[in-house]
Amino acid sequence: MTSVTAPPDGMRAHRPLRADARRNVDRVLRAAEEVFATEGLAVPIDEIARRAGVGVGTVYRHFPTKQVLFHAVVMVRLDALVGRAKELSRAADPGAALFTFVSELVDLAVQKRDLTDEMAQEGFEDEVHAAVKAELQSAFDVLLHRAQEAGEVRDDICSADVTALLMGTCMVADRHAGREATSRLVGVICDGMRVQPHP
Amino acid sequence: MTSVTAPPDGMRAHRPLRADARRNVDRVLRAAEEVFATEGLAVPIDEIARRAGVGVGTVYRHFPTKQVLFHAVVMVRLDALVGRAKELSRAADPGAALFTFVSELVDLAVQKRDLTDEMAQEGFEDEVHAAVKAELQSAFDVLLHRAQEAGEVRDDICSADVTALLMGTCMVADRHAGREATSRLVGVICDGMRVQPHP
DNA sequence: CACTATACGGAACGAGGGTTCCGTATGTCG
DNA sequence: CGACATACGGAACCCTCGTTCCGTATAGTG
Repeated sequence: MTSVTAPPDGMRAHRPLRADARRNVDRVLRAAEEVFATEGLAVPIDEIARRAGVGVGTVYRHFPTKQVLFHAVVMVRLDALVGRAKELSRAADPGAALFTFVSELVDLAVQKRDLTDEMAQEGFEDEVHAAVKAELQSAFDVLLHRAQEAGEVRDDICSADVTALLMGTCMVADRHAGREATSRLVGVICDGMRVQPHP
Repeated sequence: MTSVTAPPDGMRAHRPLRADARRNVDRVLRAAEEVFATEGLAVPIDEIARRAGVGVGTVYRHFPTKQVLFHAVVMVRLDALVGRAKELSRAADPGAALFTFVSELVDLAVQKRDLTDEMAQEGFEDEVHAAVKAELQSAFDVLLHRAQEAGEVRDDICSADVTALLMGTCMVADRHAGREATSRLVGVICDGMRVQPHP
């Protein structure tokens, strides 16, 4: 039954959330942000609810699925990365710009494990999510192409290759604790991407 | 109760398996080999039993744990790798030897997913297993050190670094179908490991 | 062929984790 | 202050998967 004053069926705008609800959404997001960062997607929803000081039911009221909550958290990070990539694609030295981005990405992924899980994940895309990933992809493409045109990166690799190398490094980076070790790995990969002296 | 002819308690040698048992051990191993290769450790035991044409109980009679079965399968592959590493460590060109090994390892890991899962796994070691891994580790160390002494590989990386890079590549290689793409990845990593022109 | 130690199959159990349900509590509005 | 829509908590449900148990079947032996 629809009340006489209700907006047209199926497209009524949500009325503002009740105060406690708004507070809880916030708590859940905060907790999820923290926990996904340190544990990755593997953390149980119950743990997030517990840390948020909230019941599981409440989490599910606001985020219909674990994936949705996860995406909500990761999206923020992806957006920041898109921004950074665009910023760097205006830098003077295209080679350095690419390598900087790569290095920062890996560092970030070590601190925010969810990023790695996100990269590893295939499918599961709603429109918004797919859009952000596409945007990141193309911002990254620009970075790579500029570096290649500047003759700083070999031409025989595509952005999927670099993405794959990065994914691999991220997956491995957190287990092999140590900022030093990780930066050595990134160093090897970046050097490998440079134009080689005698092919 | 021990029979009068039984060997001393607690260390009696198993008498030969019944014919059907021997046949089933074999079937299980074959099925596990196949399935672990294509699906990795993630495959359920039930699936292995089904493919072997056997009940789960039978699998567990011969392999007390999924891990044990997994190790039984992977050990064969690790042994082969140890052999190959030792063989290559006698090769004329130490750089080429290392790169050949790396490339073959990744190729193998793409075809036998269990290898990647094995590398990623930490702990879970019985003695035999730990011994084989240590042997592989040290055979690989030799390969790396020889390449470094020959001035073909940079000195500022250790075998843990290389192992990590390989793990990452293996983890990523099977998703990004394509022998070509994979060999490009390996190419980048190997080039990155070479002594760099102007550090 | 009969007898028994071995082995077999697969139902059942337990743990982990995502999702749902519903009785209760509480913000909001008249 | 009531009334009621909205929200809450967390027990319960379901599904997957490793592992165990036990009644039944059969290889090996005299």
